[in-house]
Amino acid sequence: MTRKQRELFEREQLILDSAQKILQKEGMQGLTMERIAADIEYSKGTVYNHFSSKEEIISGISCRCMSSLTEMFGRARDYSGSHRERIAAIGIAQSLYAQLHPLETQNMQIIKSPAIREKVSEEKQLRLFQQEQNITSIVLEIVRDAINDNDIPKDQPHIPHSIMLGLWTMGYGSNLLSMTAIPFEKLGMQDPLEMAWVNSHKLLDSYQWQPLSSEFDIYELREKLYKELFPEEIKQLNKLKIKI
Amino acid sequence: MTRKQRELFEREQLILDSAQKILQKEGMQGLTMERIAADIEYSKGTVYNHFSSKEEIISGISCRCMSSLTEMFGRARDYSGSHRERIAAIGIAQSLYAQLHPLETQNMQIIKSPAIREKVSEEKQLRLFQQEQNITSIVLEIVRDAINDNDIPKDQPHIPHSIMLGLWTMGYGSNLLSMTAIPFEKLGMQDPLEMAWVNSHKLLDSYQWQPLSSEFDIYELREKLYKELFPEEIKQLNKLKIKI
DNA sequence: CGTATAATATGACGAAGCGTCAAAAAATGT
DNA sequence: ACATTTTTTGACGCTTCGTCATATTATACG
Repeated sequence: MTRKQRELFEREQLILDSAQKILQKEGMQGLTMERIAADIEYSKGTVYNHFSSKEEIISGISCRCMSSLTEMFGRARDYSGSHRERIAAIGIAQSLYAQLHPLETQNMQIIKSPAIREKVSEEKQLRLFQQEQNITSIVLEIVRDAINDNDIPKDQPHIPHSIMLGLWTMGYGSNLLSMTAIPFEKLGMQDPLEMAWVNSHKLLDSYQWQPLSSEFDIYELREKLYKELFPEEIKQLNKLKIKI
Repeated sequence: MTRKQRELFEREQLILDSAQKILQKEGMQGLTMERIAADIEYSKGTVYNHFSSKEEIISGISCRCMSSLTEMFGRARDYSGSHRERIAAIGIAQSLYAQLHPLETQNMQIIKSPAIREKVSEEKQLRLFQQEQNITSIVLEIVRDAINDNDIPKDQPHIPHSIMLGLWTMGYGSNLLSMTAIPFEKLGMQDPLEMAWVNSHKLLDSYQWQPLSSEFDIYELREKLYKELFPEEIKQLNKLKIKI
């Protein structure tokens, strides 16, 4: 049974690889079941044996993406610096991922909408839910560590969920806004991603998460975290920027 | 000529009304050109004479929605309270609108994505851009007033755009997250919209926007603004909640 | 008023994608 | 070698999109 299952799993990955490649090259509307079938040199029916709709494929891709995002978040969690540095690293991970994989980031957004999700099988939905939980639990872990070590005063209500949601919504909103067709420069604004870095720290300051940003240079910190935690990602990002 | 133009304009509105109605009842996938044509009792070709694609219709709806959002923002701007109260009212407007018109809010998000926007005519894109500008300029106006009246210290960089973007991204992210299929309660969290209210004030506090939230009760303020600025919306929202 | 011309509306049509399913092919068991 | 199960295939029906030649209606003018 194991070989069968392995073969099945491998082709599933093959399909997702192909789908991601097509998505990369030709965008969402270029992604069709027949296009995938042609690419992996199987027939459409075979693809449908694995994924019963386009939505399921998107969900599959998103699940893998959330895994790699989780891996990056894990690096942040395991960082040996202060808790404030660790939570900052989460923000950086989120932003880097969005820059490196804009389409996949959009997918992860799309798959969250009820209209799409209701077309996805129970089993795949459960997987997505677990991935979401993994991600949030890493963030919560850091916040809790900070509270336990008295980096955040305990007298405030709702913590740690409110901090987590604050960072999440701001990061999420920034990622999405920065991918839109809105010409921020024309409107006299900086890139939302850049602003998110500043505003996240403002938010953390407001929760009195020590050390406050007045006590260090947030840009120096960013450079440090780039170098120590995400050197590969930065390299890729530079390549990508040169291409464009 | 004016009568012709008026007729044209009126039918355009008729189409958009119908599209919005269908969207309300049957969701995005129920919205087809033929469905609209049947509804307004014209043929498909006629609909295409007005809007050359579904995307253009979504864009048209979004444009009107942004108008009504602008109107609500305008009420916030014209409020006679402190600048901090006025900016808080903006947040309430944004959140109320999202709750009253979830589908339309999603549309306004969808229309921001480049893939969709490139299918929209230059002319309509310009309109969207102007609407976006209207909205942001209201927020900026309030921030500038606050700076001029020394409610916000002037020693910080990037202001007022960074405040505006901070609130925007957080509100935007919360709205979107709250509409997803993510079961926040299961994850032990409150509704993102509720958290956005708290976190927005945290952010404003961090910019030292006077009076700080420690000097007043943000929930009392919310009730006050509900009553004084958005009574109609609250009434509708209650109706909507009873229905569900 | 009638006719010519312009403007507008129509729905049949081809193209493309989705998802299904009976039949063919391959794999497995005996 | 043959029977049975599993997997693969691509033709098919269905839906929607967007187009366009034709039909209809409105407008201008003698």
